[in-house]
Amino acid sequence: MERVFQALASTPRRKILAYLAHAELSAGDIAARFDMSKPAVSQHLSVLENAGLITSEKRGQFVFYRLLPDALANVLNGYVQEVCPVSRPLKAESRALADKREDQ
Amino acid sequence: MERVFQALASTPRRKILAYLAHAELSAGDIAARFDMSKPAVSQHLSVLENAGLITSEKRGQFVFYRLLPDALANVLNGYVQEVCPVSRPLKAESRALADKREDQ
DNA sequence: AAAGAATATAAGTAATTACTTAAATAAATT
DNA sequence: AATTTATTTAAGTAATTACTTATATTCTTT
Repeated sequence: MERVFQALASTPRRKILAYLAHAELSAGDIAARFDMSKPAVSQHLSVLENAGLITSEKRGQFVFYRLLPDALANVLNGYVQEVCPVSRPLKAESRALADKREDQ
Repeated sequence: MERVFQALASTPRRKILAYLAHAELSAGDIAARFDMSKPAVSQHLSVLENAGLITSEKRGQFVFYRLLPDALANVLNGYVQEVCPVSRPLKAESRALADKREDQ
């Protein structure tokens, strides 16, 4: 959890996650969307990967990154439910909804 | 949002939020639970307050802090729904649940 | 009014983080 | 086999963050 929150505490990294929400992208595709060097983006990617939020796969010359959406949802939902009393009663019900959806 | 995620990227600050989930506490009560100086805890408290996650009220000699649970829930839920495709279909329904609950 | 208690602010330092450019590695192309 | 392309690793630096102790402020008690 520590690593997830640390990973999320950066605007460029949250932006990377938003890009990956819609599509798998190569390291270069991602770097092209930022006004910073490729090594800097590469470091952000490894922070996100070490936090378990994304995963990478090398195909030929490219390294493709994609989101691991469950990791993000689990940590954030889990945390908000632990800390916000109001959200606790919703926990069981929202999990039921999610489980139902996964079956489909 | 920037400030919220930055505030959450610290174990002592997440611990403070957890303490405040159960009760309102004075700055001293909180500081007593940590192995660090009172000014250090005071700074963590102001980071949390600037992020809009907690609020403070001076009563006599003491300053009491309490959680603003909606701020946390809104930012984290909002973010997870934006980034995690799977969670999107749940958005409307979970909001409906939350609204219903607020009416009570 | 003086002393004590609770808290915050100020100032300084150590540790961490976010970049940079340069060099290394690995795959594709000529 | 040499060159180009995609990416990462390495090394260094600037900026930020997380503490510390000392001082200031505000309230309470004597």
